[in-house]
Amino acid sequence: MVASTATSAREKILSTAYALFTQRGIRDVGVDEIIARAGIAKATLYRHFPSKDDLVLAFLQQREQLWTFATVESEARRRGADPEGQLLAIFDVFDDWFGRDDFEACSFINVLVEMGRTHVTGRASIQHLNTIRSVVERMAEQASLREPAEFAKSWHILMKGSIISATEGDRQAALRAKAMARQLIAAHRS
Amino acid sequence: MVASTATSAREKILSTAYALFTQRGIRDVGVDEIIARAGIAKATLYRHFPSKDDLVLAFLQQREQLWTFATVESEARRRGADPEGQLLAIFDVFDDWFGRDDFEACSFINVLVEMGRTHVTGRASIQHLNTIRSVVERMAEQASLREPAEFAKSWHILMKGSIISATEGDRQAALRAKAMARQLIAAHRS
DNA sequence: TAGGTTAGACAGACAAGTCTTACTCGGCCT
DNA sequence: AGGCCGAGTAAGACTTGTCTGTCTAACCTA
Repeated sequence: MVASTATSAREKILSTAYALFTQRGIRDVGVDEIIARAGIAKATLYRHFPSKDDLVLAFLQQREQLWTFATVESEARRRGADPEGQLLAIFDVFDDWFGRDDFEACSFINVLVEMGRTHVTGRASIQHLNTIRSVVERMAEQASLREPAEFAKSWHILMKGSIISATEGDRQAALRAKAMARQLIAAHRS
Repeated sequence: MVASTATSAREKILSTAYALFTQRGIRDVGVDEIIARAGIAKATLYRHFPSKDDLVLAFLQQREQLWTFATVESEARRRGADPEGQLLAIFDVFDDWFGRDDFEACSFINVLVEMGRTHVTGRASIQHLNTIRSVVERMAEQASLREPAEFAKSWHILMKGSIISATEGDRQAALRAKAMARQLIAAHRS
């Protein structure tokens, strides 16, 4: 079947790019390495993704699905007993994540910093970071916190700051952020 | 005089590299662009800096002098009335900084993310970030706060998180971080 | 048969770093 | 005092390697 072959080629490319881009960034990974690892031809890659930028944009969307939604949000909601506990559980998820030896930091921050905020992929990264913030905002609403939008912006500062600290090597960054997060929740209770 | 000519050539290279690297990052700026803007010959650059990496390392040290020490620390100490006020004034300095239209974010974070934590320049960036943390730690000691080392690590999370938020476009990130910083100080008072 | 696929050559741009040639100029020697 | 030497410099060609993206030609397979 044509459709399934095409789909599986596209998925091979995307999953290979996902692994390489998350670990080593965008500029350090060339399309030649992607096609070699994916076992596909260069023409096939350029058939599915007209340019490397398009592949990066698809990668960022994949990252949003697998990381933002399927990992951070889902896991935090599962682990927390109540809405406030679900918010705090974000940093428990982070704590596990920071402890992994293949910890690769936040691809959205990475791409934003690497490509710049005016580049098409940098702008997309800002949108995906906004998605994370809006996930937090929704959880804050469910916890009946005051000013959920402002709360989410402050909360997001803790998330991003702890990720950078973890990249530097601070294995306890998530717990530190969680302690500050507790105070932030207290300050936003009705 | 030979020495002064050499010094001025080195300074021309470094100040040009400083302007370009802070604004556009490392990988996006080639040595050809640096020599063109500095008005010096390629051989002169490679006489003073054996490789581009060496130039980047010198740039990071320059950044530490001009930004970490001469801007953030000095300004915060000048603006704050007492040690606690000096700590909080860091975020006032950040607030001014985030408002500048040539805001270029933290070069140490940028280089760390761009080059990776195992690269020689990435490792140097981690050291320079540690310097910032130790500046905060010293100020926390002067403010007689409990556990100044732990305090500084948490404080640094707020600094780095607010910088990323400012990069995304949140102009009030510094004030948001300052509010959380106030709570952190309160939690660390004796 | 037609459309997707593979393998790989190729173009064009750009990177870091080396090297050659000519120039400038302070300090030293005769 | 005048001429020369050597170090630093300018300008830019050049090497080597990388990158993205295009293109050709043969090859499945529905």
